[in-house]
Amino acid sequence: MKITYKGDYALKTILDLAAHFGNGPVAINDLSRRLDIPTKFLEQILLDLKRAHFVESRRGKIGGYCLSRPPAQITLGEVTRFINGPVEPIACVDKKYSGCHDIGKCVFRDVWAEVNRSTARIIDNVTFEDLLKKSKKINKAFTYQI
Amino acid sequence: MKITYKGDYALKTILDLAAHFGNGPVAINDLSRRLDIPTKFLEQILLDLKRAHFVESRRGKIGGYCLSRPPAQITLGEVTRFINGPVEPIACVDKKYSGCHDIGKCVFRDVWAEVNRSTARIIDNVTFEDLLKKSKKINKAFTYQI
DNA sequence: GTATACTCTACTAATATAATAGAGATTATA
DNA sequence: TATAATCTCTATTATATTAGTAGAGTATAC
Ligand code: FES
Ligand code: FES
Repeated sequence: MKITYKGDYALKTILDLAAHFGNGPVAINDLSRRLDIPTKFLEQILLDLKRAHFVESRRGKIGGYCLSRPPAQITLGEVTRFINGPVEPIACVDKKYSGCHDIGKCVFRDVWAEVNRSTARIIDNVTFEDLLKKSKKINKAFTYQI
Repeated sequence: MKITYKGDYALKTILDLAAHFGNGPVAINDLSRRLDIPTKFLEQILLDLKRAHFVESRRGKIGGYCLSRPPAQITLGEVTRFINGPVEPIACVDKKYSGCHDIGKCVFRDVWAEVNRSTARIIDNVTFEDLLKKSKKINKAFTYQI
């Protein structure tokens, strides 16, 4: 698994929308400014996320984006896979891969499959509600420090 | 972690050299043919592996490559990291990453760090002796089937 | 001295990544 | 209804990475 800028941006965006869940749409410009993501790049990412039904949009004056589902029903794994593709380190874990003559005799495949499982176990069990709670806790701690 | 063709080839090459450990050098051409790796590409990979002291070489008529250390002392993790870089899914786990304003408040970083640890736990505990044993067992099983 | 095999540097084609550009469509509201 | 705000869509671009290829050079056994 490799998280690209696009993937990183998508996750931060979903988290921000999670924080505003239930409070009406959030404009791309607000997200872009708050998260420090190039506006035009974020536009594309949000369109992708919309096509995958992670978010919904509204056009016009009070337009913007909001989550399609409550934060508790969106996992880190889902979003990551959607933007950055499969979690496994090499394609042969899932499907055929021309790299190996005889996939049945390959001793590496099992190891990669184990990496796949162990990664999936982590990222598929973190919801955006979990992340939101954690985020609130951290920000509270910072407030107390000041 | 993402295993490229180069990484995949390197691992297969080390495994083949492990199988011939103690029996003198193996020529690039033999490796190339047996493992179905483009010869000139393999040349480069072997030079890389030599510079990292995974393998040693011998030139001339009975030249070729052999492992610098016994298979039990080379892990899958070492070779993978050398060819395909760090295991973590995003650079910020290790060092600074411009993606996040405030790395101290980032809620994703811990998750990526956990993915890093869990992956490392797997690949750093597999040696090429382990892989070799497994390979021999599989080939035996195939022989019995026939 | 020559065949065999490793060594080294440079080049290339294809793909992915991280944007940027600009015209178009929708909607609240004055 | 005009218009400002906002999302929508298609292209284009610069850079980096990947997966090779090419070819001249060096060492060694016989
Ligand atoms: S089948 Fe995937 S590395 Fe061998
Ligand atoms: S610090 Fe790495 S994703 Fe936030």
